[in-house]
Amino acid sequence: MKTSRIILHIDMNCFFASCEIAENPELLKKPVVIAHDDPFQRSIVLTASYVARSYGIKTTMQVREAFQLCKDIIIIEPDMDLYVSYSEKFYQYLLTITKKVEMASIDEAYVDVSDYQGNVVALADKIQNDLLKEYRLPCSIGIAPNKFLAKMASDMKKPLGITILRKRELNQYLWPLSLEEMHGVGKKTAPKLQSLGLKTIGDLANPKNLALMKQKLGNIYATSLHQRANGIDDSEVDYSGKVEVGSISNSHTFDRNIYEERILKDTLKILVNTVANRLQKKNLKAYTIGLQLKYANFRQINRSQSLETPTNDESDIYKITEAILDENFEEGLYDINNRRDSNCIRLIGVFANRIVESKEQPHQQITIFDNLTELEKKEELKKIIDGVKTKFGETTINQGYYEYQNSDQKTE
DNA sequence: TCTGGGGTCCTAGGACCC
DNA sequence: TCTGGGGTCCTAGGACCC
Repeated sequence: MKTSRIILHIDMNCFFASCEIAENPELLKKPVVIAHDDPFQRSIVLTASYVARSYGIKTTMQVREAFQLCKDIIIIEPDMDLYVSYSEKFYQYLLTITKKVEMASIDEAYVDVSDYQGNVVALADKIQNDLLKEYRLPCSIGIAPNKFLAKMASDMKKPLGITILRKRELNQYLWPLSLEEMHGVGKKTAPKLQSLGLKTIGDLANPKNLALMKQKLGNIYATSLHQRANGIDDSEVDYSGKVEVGSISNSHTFDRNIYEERILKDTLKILVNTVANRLQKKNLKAYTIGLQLKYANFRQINRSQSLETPTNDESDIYKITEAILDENFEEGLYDINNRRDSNCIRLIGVFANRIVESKEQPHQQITIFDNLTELEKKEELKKIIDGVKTKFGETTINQGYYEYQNSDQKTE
């Protein structure tokens, strides 16, 4: 016996920008862009406010490009602590409505209101108004019989929309949409499906296409897309409240490609410091520690090591990741005439996987360095790349760099 | 216009064991 | 002597999401 459910998906509109505007209401009418400050202009738009969007500015667009669309944009450095605190307020508010709340990410939640006695649309309206009045946070809400449809519905009207998606209306509202708009179809899968002549979500729902889809995507993935396109999704709203962390990582993309080992190691120390900090603060330890490298040619590798006993110790993590770096990077192996250098590093990252709660009581950890705040971390990273003495080492930039840069420019 | 940072989940292959 | 097959752990990588 299956009773039908009613699920809300609540999606904060341009959340990072909305938090900044909530803190600073005079930004309301201004084109706000959240992005990292980066003198070499590799940075991209993380979130744009609706005013900024009216100029055509979009998430993942380069900041440089955003400037061309609107020279008055206000760039704000992301403040994750602030966004986490607003996310927590959002969650606490929803708990006053019902306990059946699942935070799906920092800025979206699923709420199971199947048991609600009353008008669900009026409830959604109240939630939307309360969040706007109490916290100045705009949101869009989707109402549907399952999580997938609720998610698709909340996407249909932004900002401040409330959309009901009923199963019998799929042909009208869901199926005409381009398959690229389907949650779960990304920029790799979309072209594959299109190469089969499929264009819309309706095409994915059509049983005639399922065999083809299976050939292209594999049985499991194809079936799940087909089912959801038909409005079938039995996954439950997980309101256990457990936030089990699976992994913690920290990475840095350099503002130029790096072939100097010293710079890589100094940066590595800062990243390790951050990861160890985050683990210790949450009283967690990891069984797997790894290093991520992205070379100048965009080849990416992840190498990791599993431990018999989990750790959150800074010097342990450094030793492991340093060894991996040594195996996968050799200083001096760069070709001055080749921009697509396979031994120049664009990004370096540290990750901790298979995380468990630490059995020990939190205590003062022995750290190689003092724990850095986010701001200090940024400053240290800047110094490293500038070849200035830092807490983490003394970086020297040798002549080769300038030769490399010069040849770099000539290639264009 | 050369493409961030933090996550999740899934898969495939090799090692190892029985 | 001519070599099966299942289960599980580990590692690496791909795809997706916000």
